[in-house]
Amino acid sequence: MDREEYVEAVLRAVESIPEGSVATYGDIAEYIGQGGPRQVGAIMREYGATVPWWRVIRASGVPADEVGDEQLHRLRSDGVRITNGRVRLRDVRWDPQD
DNA sequence: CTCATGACGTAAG
DNA sequence: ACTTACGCCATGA
Repeated sequence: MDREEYVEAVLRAVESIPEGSVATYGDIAEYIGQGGPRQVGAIMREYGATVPWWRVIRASGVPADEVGDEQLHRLRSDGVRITNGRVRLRDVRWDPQD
C-alpha cells in the first residue's frame, strides 16, 4: 500500500464514522490494518479538512491541541455528550460495523 | 544514511 | 487526575 492509497483509506474510514459516534486515531489505524495513530494524525493534519475530522479524537477523549474547542462544539452539535472538555468514549466509540 | 519531528498511546510516578 | 517518559514509525531535511 503506497502513501496515496493510505491517505484514501484514512479519509474513507473517517467518512464512515456516523454522526453521534467518535473514533480515536488508533481506531482508524487498526481499522485500516496499517500504520499507527501518529500516521493517522499526520494525514488528518494535511487532509482532514475534507472529511468529518471532528469525529476523530485522542484515546483520552480530549481533542488534539490544534483543534480544541472547535472540535467539542461540533461534537456537541452531533449530539455527543461532553463533560469537562472531554468525550465519554465508553458511550460513543465508533463500531466499524455501523 | 542519520536525525528530528509529531491532530498519538500507554505506563509509571 | 496530572505530569513525565518512552515507544512508535512514516516523513522530510
